[in-house]
Amino acid sequence: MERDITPPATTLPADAPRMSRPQIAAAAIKDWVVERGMRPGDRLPGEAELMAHFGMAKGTIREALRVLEAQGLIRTRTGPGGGAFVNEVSEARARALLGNYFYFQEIGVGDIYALRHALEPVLVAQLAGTLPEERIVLLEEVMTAYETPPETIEESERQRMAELDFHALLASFSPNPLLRFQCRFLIGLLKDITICRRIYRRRIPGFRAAGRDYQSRLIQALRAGDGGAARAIMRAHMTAAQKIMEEQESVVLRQFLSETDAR
Amino acid sequence: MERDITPPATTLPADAPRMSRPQIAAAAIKDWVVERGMRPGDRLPGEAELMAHFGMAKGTIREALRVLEAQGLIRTRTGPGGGAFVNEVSEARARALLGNYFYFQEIGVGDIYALRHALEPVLVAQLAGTLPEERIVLLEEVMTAYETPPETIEESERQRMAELDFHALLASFSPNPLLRFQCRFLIGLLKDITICRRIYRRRIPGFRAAGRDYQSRLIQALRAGDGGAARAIMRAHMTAAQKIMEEQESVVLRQFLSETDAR
DNA sequence: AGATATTTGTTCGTATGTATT
DNA sequence: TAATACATACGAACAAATATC
Repeated sequence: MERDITPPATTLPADAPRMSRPQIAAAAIKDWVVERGMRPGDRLPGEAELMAHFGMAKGTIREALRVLEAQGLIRTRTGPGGGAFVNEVSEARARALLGNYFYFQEIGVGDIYALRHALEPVLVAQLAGTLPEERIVLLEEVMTAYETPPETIEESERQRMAELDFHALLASFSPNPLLRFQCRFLIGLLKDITICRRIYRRRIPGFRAAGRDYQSRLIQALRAGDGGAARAIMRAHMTAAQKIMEEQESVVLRQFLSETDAR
Repeated sequence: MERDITPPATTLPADAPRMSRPQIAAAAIKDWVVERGMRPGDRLPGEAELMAHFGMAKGTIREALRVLEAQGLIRTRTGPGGGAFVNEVSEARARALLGNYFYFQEIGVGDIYALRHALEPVLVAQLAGTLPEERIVLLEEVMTAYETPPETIEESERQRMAELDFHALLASFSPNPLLRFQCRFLIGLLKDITICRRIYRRRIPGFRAAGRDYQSRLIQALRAGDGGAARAIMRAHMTAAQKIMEEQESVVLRQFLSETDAR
């Protein structure tokens, strides 16, 4: 079967009215690779060949290769048999690249939870009854990280991170690459956002116990293959979590503002 | 208020065990920018200064700048007062970069619609009653593109693209950056995927009329501020569209396979 | 309009590092 | 160990773009 997606343009439409030579070279090399239907691991021509083929100097070609490398599309190795190789973009790199975009956007906790609330119930509904036992065991192992109440603030933060890991692991089991990536990206965002970090350091009575309770019931539903129940459990959990996070967001925000005002 | 998100790491964890000098420089420059809280439009030191600061040759520094440029984080201009400037990553670039990741994933029409089905009803529910009249008019203008039945296959394809534009425009009105981006990304994917292109060339009786009908009712609900109705309408439409697309996918796929078998 | 200064863009030649054989 | 093949890095020179006077 041929490729699913048409060559994703390196050349951005209105973004780049006049491209520099390295950009032209990067686009040309990319097209060249796509045309040939090259797959991850395949070797590109060496620098010398590329120089000859495109009529550009070494420096220009090297800059072009760096562009492709930054996008995660190739990797390079030195030495004999070395060179540039087609590379499958890793999930981690895709997350980092997309994170750069949202770095400049104003996103609140509510924005993230709006998507989690819409997506994660669908995720677990699809997953119910399809997970092999060893994967469910993996989930249960993550849960042991917050079996007992946290002693310190650091412990509390660690437990909250582990709770996010539970959801990330769950998402990684989805056969839908889009759903998988999107859920994991949102969770990654929660881990990175400073205001969430502050929230995770706060003590919220009953939160941990409630979290464990719903996760146990979720796993039970997943084992039983009851998609409807799994969806309902996740939906309820997301509603509750969203409410708490938004409350805490305003508390922390007020706290933060009064701190800075005092200064 | 300080930045929302912690410095997105250029340095990828396990991805890059030994970094090259340009990568080191790129990461250092990025950190330098983040530390200073520089905003889009701010100017970075010139190549000469960077060379001196990092003790690297011009070519190396330039490769580092290309890396940042490829990620959409800076843009450069020549001439006096020129140089590298912090750049807000554009939505188009973010879409292209993320598209590279999914280029290597096996995604089907069903995967995309699973997410659209989960997200777009939420989108319109949030939008209901908040859209100024001029934006609703914009939506209606897009709808004129498929007022009349298509005469040719090209016309049919154009109309289907316009119908996707309707949804993309709708999504662009969301105040939630994540929801906005995600919906628009999914729609962009539908436009790019070859199998969808094939489907869009096919004649599906009643599809256009049904689409227009639901869109009219949707706009009515949006004007009335009836979020529940808007959500229900969108949900029904997504269910129907998903069903049709998946049916057509299997038809087109069979067709394609028999064609290639014959060869 | 044109000259000039500033800054990035591109090239070439050479030397070094690194992994394979 | 040595030879080889490749990327990596440096430095100097020149070209092109663009703002300012």
